[in-house]
Amino acid sequence: MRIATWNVNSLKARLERVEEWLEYARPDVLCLQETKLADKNFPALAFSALGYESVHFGYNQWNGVAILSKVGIEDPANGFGKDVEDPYAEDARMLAATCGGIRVVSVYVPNGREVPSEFYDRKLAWFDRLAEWLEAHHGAKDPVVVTGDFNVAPEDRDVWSTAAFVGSTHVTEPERAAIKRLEHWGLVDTFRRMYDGENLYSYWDYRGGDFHQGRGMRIDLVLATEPVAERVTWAIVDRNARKGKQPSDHAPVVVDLRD
DNA sequence: ATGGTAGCCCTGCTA
Repeated sequence: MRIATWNVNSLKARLERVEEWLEYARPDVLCLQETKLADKNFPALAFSALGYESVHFGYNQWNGVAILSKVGIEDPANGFGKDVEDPYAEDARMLAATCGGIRVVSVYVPNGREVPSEFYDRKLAWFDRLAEWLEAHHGAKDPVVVTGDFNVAPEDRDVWSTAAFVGSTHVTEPERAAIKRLEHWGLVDTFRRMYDGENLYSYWDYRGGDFHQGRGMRIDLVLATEPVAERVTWAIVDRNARKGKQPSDHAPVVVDLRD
């Protein structure tokens, strides 16, 4: 089973490339972030034509998350639950569904903008709600994958230059502690377990030729509970998808599981 | 030079 995640930075602008990539990479499950669509505009038919069922959660032209699957999509659910105050309640940033026996969660963690700021505080609060939601609804022995754009580089080796990010979001101790909390609960950074090196980035700013200069960050993660993580046989960032005409600023991250 | 680009969809906001 092949699971992938991709922040597409507008599905409207990127549909052709996503279709091409699906035919090329043939994931069983693809989690999308930043579709920038309302549900009524989600191109479910285009994915259906390629053999994918899909669910989407989006209010408007900002954020928005989706899950595509060739192995079934059961019990779709979005958000943290009706009794939980979402610090980004106006946004669509979390969608779960059961695909091929795995509870798959597509997340688009708030960016945080600046440190300090109200947005940064709400990013950290959003992480707390995510951890509480996991703790309340799942156990570490359940097959769960939480994947998407976390907008955090978990370690220094996950950024091209630590000096360039002093005082910025994505690398602060509280943000990294939020990832650690998820790991402490039982999620494994599957990609990092496979590969130890640097330069394993999944995101490069559009500006300044950052991609071609190698100035990236690893912020798109595939976190999995041990029953899933132990099945991982292979993982890759498909950097070719960051090249060519009208690329997203993120590349897809792909993880293969043995049956 | 407090920069740069891309996508939202109209002009400034978000990333």
